[in-house]
Amino acid sequence: MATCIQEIDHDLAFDFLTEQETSFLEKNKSSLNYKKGEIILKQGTFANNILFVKTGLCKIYIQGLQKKIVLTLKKEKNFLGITSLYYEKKLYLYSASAIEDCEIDFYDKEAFKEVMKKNALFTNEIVKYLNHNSVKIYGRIACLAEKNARGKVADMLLCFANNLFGCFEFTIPLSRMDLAEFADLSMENTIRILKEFDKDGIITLDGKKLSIINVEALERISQFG
Amino acid sequence: MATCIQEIDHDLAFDFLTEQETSFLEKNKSSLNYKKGEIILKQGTFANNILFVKTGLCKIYIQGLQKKIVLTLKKEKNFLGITSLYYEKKLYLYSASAIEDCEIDFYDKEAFKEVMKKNALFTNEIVKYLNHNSVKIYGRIACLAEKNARGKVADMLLCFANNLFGCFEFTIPLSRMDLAEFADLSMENTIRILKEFDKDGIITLDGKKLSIINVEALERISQFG
DNA sequence: CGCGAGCTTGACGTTGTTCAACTAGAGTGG
DNA sequence: CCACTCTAGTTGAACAACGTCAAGCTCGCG
Repeated sequence: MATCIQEIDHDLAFDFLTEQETSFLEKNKSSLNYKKGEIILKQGTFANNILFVKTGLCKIYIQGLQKKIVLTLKKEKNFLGITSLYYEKKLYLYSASAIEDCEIDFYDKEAFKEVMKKNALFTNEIVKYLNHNSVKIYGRIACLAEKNARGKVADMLLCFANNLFGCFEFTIPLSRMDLAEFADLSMENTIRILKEFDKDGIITLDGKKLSIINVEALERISQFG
Repeated sequence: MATCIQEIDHDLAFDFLTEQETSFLEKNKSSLNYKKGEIILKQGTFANNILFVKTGLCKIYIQGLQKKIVLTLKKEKNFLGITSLYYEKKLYLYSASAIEDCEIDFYDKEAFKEVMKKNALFTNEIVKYLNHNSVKIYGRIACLAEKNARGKVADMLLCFANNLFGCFEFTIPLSRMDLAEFADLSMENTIRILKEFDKDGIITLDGKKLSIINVEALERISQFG
């Protein structure tokens, strides 16, 4: 149930466009580069664009009254801000920042909508995307509401391994504070649990270099604490 | 931020259908009645239908490994199961049960999809629905992740008042256990907090009869615990 | 009258947060 | 090259919030 990161390519939607529609969207597009740490999208600002992550990795989060809640991490070939397409208040519902350098396409929202109103197959792909999003979100809620601290940390590590790197040895792209936010825990507790996993021989952790030694144990902990 | 219940009418989508499409969907529809407490949809079963709540009130929840997480309550004129439209596994992602007697329309999924592929305006309305859903879900996550027990209970009561009844005096349609599930708390704690609100003169509660006396206080508690 | 389900209350234990002190490494200026 | 400062990471101890357990209550119903 490591269900926190978008792992499906959504550029497929563009294949359903006619040449004319493609060039229409191209005309209403601008591309921007973001450095690690920069804010791409700020929750509460006017939603004038649909964003598409061309390359890089970014963090999607909602800024609550007292704390930040990380919804998901998004890899390349994913949309951003589609949720604001028809939302009456016309504001972005979440913030996004670059975890690694990102290349982002900004589509004009009205142009995007116009294409959607004419091309049902394209719109269908957007529906698919939104559905996929919902699936992830449901998993995320279950994770936040149900798991204890050990479970959350284990789940997060598995998520990195399975969805982000595709292997069990990698360099964590986040600070300890970011990890804590992602797991929805205090930083101190997150660190303690990581050390514990290390001591128990489930992982080895040296700074940001992580190796998962015992996947089965992690999966067990993720499920049952 | 009482953000837990669907309050928008979504039957509008049907207005965008042609006569032919309407009768096509009618032919692929069946209506069923559910008594209070009955299960309408079971998470993990094959998703062959798109459901539409014609009348009544129902509870949407995901069954985690150890506990039940209530996503939202849905009133009449809301879709159910749309999230499973294009989900590769073709299973319902959540369960639904009737809180009050319900009348539900079951549309054949493939017929529904067929119409969606042809009618971009109809599909657009579905996108709106999905977006509205996402907005609610984000609010729900923020609520679960950020609020303390008192805040959760306060938020729940405000949610009933604002989104469900439209007034500050009503009969709660749920058992204490259901309330606890909805607030994501233990039943004992939920009861204790309700009593506390009563004692402090913020509400009066007699069995299931509730009056909200001090809305401002509740809102403050909902935000800051 | 007795039974059972739903509800309520108190005592207690666990989990995770908070606070405060301390360490290590990176960057800066003398 | 060495203080210095600043930030990120780490550790321990005290504390608060919730959940769990167990007992008792209430009310409707047979």
